[in-house]
Amino acid sequence: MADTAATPSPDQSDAIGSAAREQLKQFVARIERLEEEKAGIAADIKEVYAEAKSFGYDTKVLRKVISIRKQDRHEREEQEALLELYLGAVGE
Amino acid sequence: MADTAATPSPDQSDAIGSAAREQLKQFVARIERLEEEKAGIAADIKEVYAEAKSFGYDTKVLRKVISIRKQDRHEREEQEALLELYLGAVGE
Amino acid sequence: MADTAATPSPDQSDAIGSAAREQLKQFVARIERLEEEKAGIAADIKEVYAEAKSFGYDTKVLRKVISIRKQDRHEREEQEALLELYLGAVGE
Amino acid sequence: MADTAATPSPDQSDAIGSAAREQLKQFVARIERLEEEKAGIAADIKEVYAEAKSFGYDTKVLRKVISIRKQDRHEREEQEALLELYLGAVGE
DNA sequence: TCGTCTGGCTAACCGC
DNA sequence: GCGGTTAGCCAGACGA
Repeated sequence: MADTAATPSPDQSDAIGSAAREQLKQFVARIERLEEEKAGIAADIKEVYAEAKSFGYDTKVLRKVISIRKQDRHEREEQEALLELYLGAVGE
Repeated sequence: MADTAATPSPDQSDAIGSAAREQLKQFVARIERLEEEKAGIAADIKEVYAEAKSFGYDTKVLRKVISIRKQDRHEREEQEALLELYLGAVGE
Repeated sequence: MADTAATPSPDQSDAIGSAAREQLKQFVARIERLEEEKAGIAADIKEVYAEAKSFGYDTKVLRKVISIRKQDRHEREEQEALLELYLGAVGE
Repeated sequence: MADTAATPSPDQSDAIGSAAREQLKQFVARIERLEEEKAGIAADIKEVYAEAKSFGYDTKVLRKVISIRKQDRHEREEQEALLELYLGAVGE
């Protein structure tokens, strides 16, 4: 057992120090908080699609539109990055 | 065809009215906004993992912990749902 | 069209050799056979639910029970996996 | 074990009789057995795809082939059903 | 950097 | 016909 004499750690395997455990808990809490937010937003998105559907739009098509626009954006960014590269190459 | 005479629609197939197009654009904008937020949060999460890693934590284990805790929560919810079902089944 | 005169391949594009085609057919046959079995079992399951229903059980509840038990099993496995991870992390 | 002497329903909510509980357990067992088989076959299918892949086949295409053939079969069956219908209508 | 693999999303199935 | 559920697909993250 790693835990000797005076350590107060009352329970749990004390393979790691209590400070470390506290820190770990902090990390877990932060991540879970963010995951929760992310899930909330995902739910919002779902809602918007549902609303669009209730207005008679085909969600499948709508999703496709979003996806294509995202791809376009991505391409644009890549092209800009490429441009940067060129400019950098020339500049040096 | 809905599009008659005096409509100004300058380009694009006018299979749908301009009001509808406007509405559609609104939906697209809302969704893209939310997607952006979601992506931002995902990036934050990634950062937290990176930070934890820099403190010497094994991200694989950390991810597993998060995952199991999520499952636990989910399971709790399911059990409550089951209880509801039972009560409902008995009540009727 | 690639298929000219003297080739033995009687029809089809011969982009792939006949041996390969034979092999491919074998794979397709094996998969379809298994899919058939799977569908059969799915049908059996459906039947069991129907039978249970005819005995007055609420299939929705029954499904939930099955689902929760599955999750329990899964969770057990995950916890063991986590333990393994911990042990591995400590051992190194 | 909790089941002692004279109490007929020793534990659990006795909202339902022990005979019913026994029967319910049977249903659960049968379903779980079948689900297990199904999962086994699903695993087999996965293996076949993996094997095909190791022979250089594109699993995505292969899946598409399987899917199209299934649709064809389905259509055929529908047409036959339609034919039956016609024949029946004429016969009467 | 590439291959592997898990997690999220999409599409089909089933029951209501 | 719709909503819920489940299997399949895919992209993103980790390890070699």
